[in-house]
Amino acid sequence: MKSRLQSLVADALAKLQADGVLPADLEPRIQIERTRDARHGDFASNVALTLAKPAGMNPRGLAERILAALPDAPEVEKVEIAGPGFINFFIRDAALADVVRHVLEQGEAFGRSDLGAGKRVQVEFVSANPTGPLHVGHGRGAAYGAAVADLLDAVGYAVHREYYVNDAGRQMDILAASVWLRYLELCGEELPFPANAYQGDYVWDIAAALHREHGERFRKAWAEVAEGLPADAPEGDKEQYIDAVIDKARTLLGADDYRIVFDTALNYILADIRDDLEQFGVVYDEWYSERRLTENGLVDQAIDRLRAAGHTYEQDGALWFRSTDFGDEKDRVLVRENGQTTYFASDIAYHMDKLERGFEWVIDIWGADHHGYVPRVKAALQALGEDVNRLHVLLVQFAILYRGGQKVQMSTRSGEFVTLRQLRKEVGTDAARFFYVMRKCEQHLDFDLDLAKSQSADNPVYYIQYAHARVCSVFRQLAEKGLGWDRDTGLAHLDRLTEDHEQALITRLDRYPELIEAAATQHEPHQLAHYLRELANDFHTYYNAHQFLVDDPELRNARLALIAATRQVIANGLGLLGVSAPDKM
RNA sequence: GCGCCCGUAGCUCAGCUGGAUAGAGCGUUGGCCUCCGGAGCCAAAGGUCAGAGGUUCGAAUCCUCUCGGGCGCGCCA
Repeated sequence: MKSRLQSLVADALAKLQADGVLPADLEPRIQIERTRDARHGDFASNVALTLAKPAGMNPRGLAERILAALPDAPEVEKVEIAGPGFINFFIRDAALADVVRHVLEQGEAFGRSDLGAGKRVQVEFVSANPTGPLHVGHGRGAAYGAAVADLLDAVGYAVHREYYVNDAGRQMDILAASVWLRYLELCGEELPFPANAYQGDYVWDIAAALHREHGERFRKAWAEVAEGLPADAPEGDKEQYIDAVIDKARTLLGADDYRIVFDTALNYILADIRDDLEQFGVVYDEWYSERRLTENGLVDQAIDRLRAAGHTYEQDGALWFRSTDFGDEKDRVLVRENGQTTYFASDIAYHMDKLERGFEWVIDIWGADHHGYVPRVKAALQALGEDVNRLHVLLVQFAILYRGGQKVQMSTRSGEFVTLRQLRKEVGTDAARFFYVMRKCEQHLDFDLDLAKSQSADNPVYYIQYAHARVCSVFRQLAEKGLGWDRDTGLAHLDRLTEDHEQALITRLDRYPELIEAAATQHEPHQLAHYLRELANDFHTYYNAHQFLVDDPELRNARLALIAATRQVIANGLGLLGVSAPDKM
């Protein structure tokens, strides 16, 4: 309806241009908005206000000329000029009610569009280091990323969901060393567990798996391992200590056996993460390995390209990228003094590869604590001659959990953090998925665990799901009365839906496609979450005000068509957020 | 110190990218089934849109400054 009105106004403006009322070179942007107040009609346009100046006319006068030039349209009941020069459109009820037919005909496809025209878009999200289970902080990135990806998919983009696996680097070595030491303990060695090693119980689990599969193959006497190690914290430096332990593991085990320990840990945790996310309704098209990036030579290639373009220099034995030339606040190291490439170098190579894989654009979803990282990545891409505007970085702020009105403390150090798995178990996937996307991503999220668990109207998830279940219940009731729903009769008499509550619900349904488009292109799933609450509210209000199962078959079937359409839209919307739409609760 | 994000009702947040009288939920107060699920509905009270300037027909929204809160500023990943 919106685009229909847009073209009507465009016709009118073209006519005025032809008549010389408006300058011919004007290219107006026609805004049609939904009105907030029913007295202003259904839609309003401010073109007369925005064009008044270039046209050299007063806004109301111009509005009258536009009105006169407006072509006739059957769905428009009347058009009015109001206030300073708004043009208000009143749409015929019957024309609005047509949305019910569209919803029922299109079913699950209602709200989907081909706006994206099949353009390829990549969404990379979560990408947590595989050094332990996902925690609740990752959960928000997972829920948000999945919703953004699903929304883009819904409006016609070919979405590629990707998880970047940091399977190289020091943190992974620390994990491998942690697992190996726990394994030695299982073999019967007594040893002090390093302060900087991973303390979580899952490390024991991996060590046990290693022991089951390989027996005592990797066992070394602790005395042998401990020989020549520096002091651990608190007397010594815990970083130096853990690095020394890693070196010991490498030399004592040899490269091949060390790799087995390392890969056992990596694969165990990756499998856990993958399973966790799948149960959270989040699935990926690709798990992209950082190690593979290095092995394929892409990191060296990226560095070479930067060097060849003259954007690097050597200092203090390291190779630096002059990122300050591209707006970064300081230059960054690519190759360390010890010859190892930095994480940043991998990331440049990764992003270069992303862009060169031919995506129309690439979306990174990062925790807000990484925001300082954005300028340097963009600097590198710019230096490589890539189009930086194809990279969109969305920063997700922290989620803070509350239980009983108190902040839930989390400390990764002790291994006593709240995992995503624990959260799912406590509040359920539906509530977790919904709560995570209720706020826009740059807003801090207060996650109220008690509220998420409560089965009451306070809880928006239940409120929305209840509306869906209630419609189902009405249809069950209908069957119990020995009646059926005659859809065609209903659709033929949509003009019987004249109550205010019905018109409100119809208008809400009509908004859904625009809303999906906005939520998708602006990467704001919270818009959908809010919409669904409002839709459920419209339905519950209608339910309380009117009886659906009335004697008059025309009215009854029309009302059933309306609530069936409502049920469909709720199901479609919840589906995009990864929330189920139950028939009963 | 520099950079990014945030500041709207007692609390948690929307506000359709500059539009008409700033809206929801919770909480508070008062109401509503002889009826399709009361896991629901209706009503009332509640505002210096952090503050000050500016841009214009028009600002919660855009620009500048100030104040308050969060996060980040490694040859870690």
